[in-house]
Amino acid sequence: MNIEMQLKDKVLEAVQHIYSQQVDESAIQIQKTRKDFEGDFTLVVFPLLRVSKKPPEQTAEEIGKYLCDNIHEISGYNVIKGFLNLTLNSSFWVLFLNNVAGKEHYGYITEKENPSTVLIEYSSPNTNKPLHLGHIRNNLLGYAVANIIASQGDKAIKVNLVNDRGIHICKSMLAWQKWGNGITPEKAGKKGDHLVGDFYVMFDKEYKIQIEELIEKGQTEEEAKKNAPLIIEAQDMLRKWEAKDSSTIALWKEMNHWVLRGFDVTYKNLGIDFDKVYFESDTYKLGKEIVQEGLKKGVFFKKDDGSVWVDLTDEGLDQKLLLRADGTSVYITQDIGTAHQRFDDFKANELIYVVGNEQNYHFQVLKLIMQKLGYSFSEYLFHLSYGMVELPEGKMKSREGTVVDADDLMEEMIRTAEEMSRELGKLDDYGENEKNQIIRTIGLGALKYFILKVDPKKNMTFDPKESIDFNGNTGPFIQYSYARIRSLIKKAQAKEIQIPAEIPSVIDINIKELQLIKLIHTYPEILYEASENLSPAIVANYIYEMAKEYNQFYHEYPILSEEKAGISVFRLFLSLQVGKIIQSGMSLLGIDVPERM
RNA sequence: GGUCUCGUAGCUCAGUUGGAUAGAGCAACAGCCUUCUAAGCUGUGGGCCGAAGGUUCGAAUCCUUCCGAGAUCACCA
Repeated sequence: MNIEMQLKDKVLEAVQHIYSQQVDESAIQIQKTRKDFEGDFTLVVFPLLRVSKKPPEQTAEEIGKYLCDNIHEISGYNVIKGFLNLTLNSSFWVLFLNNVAGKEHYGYITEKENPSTVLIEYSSPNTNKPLHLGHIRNNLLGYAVANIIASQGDKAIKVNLVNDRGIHICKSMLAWQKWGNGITPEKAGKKGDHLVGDFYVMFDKEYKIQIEELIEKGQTEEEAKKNAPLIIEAQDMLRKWEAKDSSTIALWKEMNHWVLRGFDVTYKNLGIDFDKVYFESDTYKLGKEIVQEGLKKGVFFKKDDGSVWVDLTDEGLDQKLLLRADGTSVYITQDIGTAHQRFDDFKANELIYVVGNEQNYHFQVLKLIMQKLGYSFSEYLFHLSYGMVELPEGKMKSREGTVVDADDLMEEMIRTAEEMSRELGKLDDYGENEKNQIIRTIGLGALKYFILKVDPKKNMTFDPKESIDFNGNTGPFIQYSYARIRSLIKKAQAKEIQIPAEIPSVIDINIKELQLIKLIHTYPEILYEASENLSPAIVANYIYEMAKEYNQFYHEYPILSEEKAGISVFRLFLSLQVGKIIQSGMSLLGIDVPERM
């Protein structure tokens, strides 16, 4: 039982004892004492005035005295207005710290009684162009959320659903056929996803020209968009694909293969992975049967032309098409199918979709449909809806060439890390291998942290010109703090100082040390909260606070050079724990920490 | 118009089921390296928490209205 629960219990007891009355547990609010006040935990007594029928100060005083007399961990208390601040004795904190040191994965729940299986779908790229900054946010979020969920004892399964079919894919294929002259990634010396992306852009450019021409000849824009020869050819190609025309399929396979190989490189560089990859070319027909069943049950209805719809006007939404008149499926049909399949395949308890907030409506509809169909799992579908990454001048637009490419960005970050290291003379006497390793860690750390520290649901701005900071609330700052700790530990080892598995409980803890220990104390709550809210940002901000606090401590107190051996060892011991948590938290975020930098 | 998000310092962001005097970083200015990594630390300035009401002992947080920004409402995915 943790100390907060223990305090709660005792307060209940105190109220019973002093005022001879029961109160609901929810009336007992124990929180961490704010930094500007003396104490470790604070009881807010306002909700208890109802039973005490006394002024706040007096109530706090009475309860404080009772607690102090009855809990040996409490060494003192003070009352300010309606706040009862309790101070715990140092041996409690030392004991706690020893406990942390003994655990391999402090903060994790390693054995959960009824672990859930949670499926996390993320990334979900189209195979017609390379990944960009928006995908980076998606990938980092999906990966980190999966880690965080797993840390809380549930089983997290990462899946990717690759959108490898459809008209947009045909556009790239058609352009390559027309203007590619048989070029391949090898011949072009280019990553396959970038090469295919070039053809997609090429298509769009030519298509625009054709539209302009048709408009000049007197067609409306709408007509022109439909009648441009290129789009007609692309649609024709899609029909051939669906009819399994062998040469179309062969080209499709080849170009998809190029793109997927390119994605693999990007994923690897980003440091993310999947347990299972689905392809839409395999799944796009799923869901039709379910829709038919729904039609029989009267959940959906058929229009005169034979198309199937769901009416969501009672829910404040519109009608939504589920099957075309020709019986082919649309996007949502497929999602109905895959959701069902996944709950089946994996015996999943929850399904989380990491998808941008532009698709909020889609997922709202999906969930409602599943509900209407009577699937009990409908309430376990979650849309982790993340905000757009915007540039200072607004949204990224491929037409205007303002898309920030994922590969370019990573490369750029690493290069910046390299420049800064050189300017600071940090890595001058490092070997080439280690140096490259470190600048990679730092560059990617800066990028990942920059994105993950922001609350997922919020839109965020990314300014490529200002680039990403390496000072302040950043990945490198945290990595640096970690490297400092590691450096201390290594120096201690060199001096043959043993850091024990436990430290004696009689020790004076100074204010900074206590601050750090208290932060360590909250780590499990932080992970729980991050998991509940599907928010890596909570972990990121916590780790930052920890690093900041540690740097202050480091600056203010000698550690290795502390004369009293006992204190020196204690500080090393504390540093070691802080380092472990930084490492642990960062790894949940998918960010590496260097041994030195 | 319907539905849904968001609005906190010049900029980028924290602020956990409502709690004490709203916090960081960047940018600006002023300090700190003969001592464990200065990618660090300390200090200064900077706020009608979009606005107004309401609920409450107590509101950046909850409710209502309004203002502002964005997304979405496709036989695209």
